[in-house]
Amino acid sequence: MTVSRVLRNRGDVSEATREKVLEAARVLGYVPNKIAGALASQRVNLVGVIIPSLSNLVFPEVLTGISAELEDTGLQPVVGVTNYSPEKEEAVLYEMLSWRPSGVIIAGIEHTPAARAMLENAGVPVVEIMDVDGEGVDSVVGISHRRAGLHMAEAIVAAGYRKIGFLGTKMPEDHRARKRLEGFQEGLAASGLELVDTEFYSGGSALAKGREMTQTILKRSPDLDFLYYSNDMIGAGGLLWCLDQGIDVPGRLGLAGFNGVDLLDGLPRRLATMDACRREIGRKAAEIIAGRPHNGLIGGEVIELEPVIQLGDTVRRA
Amino acid sequence: MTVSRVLRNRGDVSEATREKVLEAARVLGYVPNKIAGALASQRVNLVGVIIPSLSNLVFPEVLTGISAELEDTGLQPVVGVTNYSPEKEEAVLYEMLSWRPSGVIIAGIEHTPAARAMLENAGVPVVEIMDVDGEGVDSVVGISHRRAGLHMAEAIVAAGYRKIGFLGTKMPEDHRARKRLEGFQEGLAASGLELVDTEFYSGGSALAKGREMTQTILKRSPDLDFLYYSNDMIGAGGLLWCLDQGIDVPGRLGLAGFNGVDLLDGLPRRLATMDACRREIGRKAAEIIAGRPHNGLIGGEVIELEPVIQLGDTVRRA
DNA sequence: GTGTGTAATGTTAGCGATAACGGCAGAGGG
DNA sequence: CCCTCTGCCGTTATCGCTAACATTACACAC
Repeated sequence: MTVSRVLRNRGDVSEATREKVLEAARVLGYVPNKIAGALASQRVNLVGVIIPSLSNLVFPEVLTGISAELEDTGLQPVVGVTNYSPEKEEAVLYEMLSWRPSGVIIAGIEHTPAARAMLENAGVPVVEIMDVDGEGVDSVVGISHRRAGLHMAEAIVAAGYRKIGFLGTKMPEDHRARKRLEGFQEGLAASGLELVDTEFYSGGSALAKGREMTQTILKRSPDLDFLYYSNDMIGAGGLLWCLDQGIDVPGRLGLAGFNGVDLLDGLPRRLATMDACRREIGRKAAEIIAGRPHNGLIGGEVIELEPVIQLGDTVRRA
Repeated sequence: MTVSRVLRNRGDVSEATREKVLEAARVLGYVPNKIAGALASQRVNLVGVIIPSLSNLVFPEVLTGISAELEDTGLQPVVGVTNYSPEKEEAVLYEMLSWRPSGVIIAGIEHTPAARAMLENAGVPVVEIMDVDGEGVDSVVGISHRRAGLHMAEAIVAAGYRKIGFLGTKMPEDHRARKRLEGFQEGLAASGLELVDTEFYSGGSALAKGREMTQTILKRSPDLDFLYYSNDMIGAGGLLWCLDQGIDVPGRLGLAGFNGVDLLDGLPRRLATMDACRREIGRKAAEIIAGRPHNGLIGGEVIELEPVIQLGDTVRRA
């Protein structure tokens, strides 16, 4: 018991005893068994984080935000990856909950009914991240992808573009990309416009795909004057291709992506984009989990971050 | 006990009882407590993975390999990030071991003495990854960064370049980058050459930094005819800058990076690079952990993967 | 000397599962 | 009819720790 007290810095132990305990622990190479500790104390210093992928730049960045915020709270993130599969998500969630984590951070607000039920009954704070368009289980931190798309459409139309194409991923389970597209179309519709052409891809290096798709769509619809990409990577590929071809960007053709990945600072032109507040989302989500018992938060917060349009060099200025 | 048997598919239970148990579990939303299970069975289905960073593209890729390989082994990776700090690594490792994972995968073979002691006494398979230049604790999976640097130097010299500069990160704790540089210098020395100039950076977007550094080093040493970058991202930045400047690549100036990130497929030219076998390293490491008790492996394997030089379009061909 | 308060340490009873074994019923062989 | 075997399910004792309470030691006031 005294050992337990020393190793947890809890309760009164004389300095002399404390020293002796630490010394002995060092000599023996003793590492306390958290499993037993957690079982006894009903406290687990783990936070489950469930994301669709690690290949998409965005999620490691969110993770970085989470890690940073959790840094000195004694909490530790445990990551699960779903590959955009709802069934996998359900399985991963079940697995995580069976470890009775102190909280769960999960990407998106679309889940299988079973997954949703688990989240509701988890008995710990749940934060759904990335997306606020819909009804969350507990807390939600993210941006409105619908409005992000809508605002981008407005900005593009305001800049005078009229024949607009969309290039994106062929992923029915990527609800956020879908919502951006819907919002975008809504934004166009408000000005009496609609998408002239679309092109979808799946798999492969995004940069290379961006090139290919851009070539394909422009060959099919040469009169397009703007291309909206569902992410910055394919947008960057498109931009590079256009520059190769000597296309006048943004005069003859405008381009925009989404995410605001700073990885791409340093391209010949700055691609128009919209910051998805990824790191900030991670931080805020972690903050909610970490602070919940102490700061009077009782759950159900919806924190909507406001993505900022950066027109960069690929949209005509007024 | 019968419930336990049903939920673990272990031992004999009649079909009728099994159905009843599953039904009841569903109705109650019962999620077994793995903490208690792990304590009782002394088995934990977690694998600790300790990496320096998530911002560096490379590590998410390794993680992807690990996840994929662990997919249907019932094992789950738990990620810890050290930010290249040996002390943080020690702390993260301690934290992980206190959960008694089934194995540990840790980047690098340089650790604090305490961390090394923990790894040696962990009593579970340990795989040190990325780097084979040195003495590992148990198993090691990686490439020789020293030889990677050396081979690149040989290839560059063979291509006829003579005035060679190096651009890299200012990170004393990035042992792999250091070893590549050392190997590179060794390779140059073998031909009686040495580095003409070097330039280091830290922080910021790698692409943009690559541009800056390239400009800086070429201004200072305009007669350089080759630039070796410590990673592909800054190399790509450098390449874009050179193209902007109308510099003849690879005629007047050759460029090479390291990692072989396929993210960059789609640049105007393919940067010369060397595949670091990231995903493969993840797979093999996970395979060792997953297979250990079953496949007769007893630990101590050293698996050295052979990175392949891809000369791309930024090194003169003979 | 006795009572009281405080600091330091010890005892006991779980936490929720599983390992290991025990018991019982019914089948089948002799 | 007895015995063994197998299939199924229950009992008991941990696993290594911590919460809660108990005890001891000692200082100090009266």
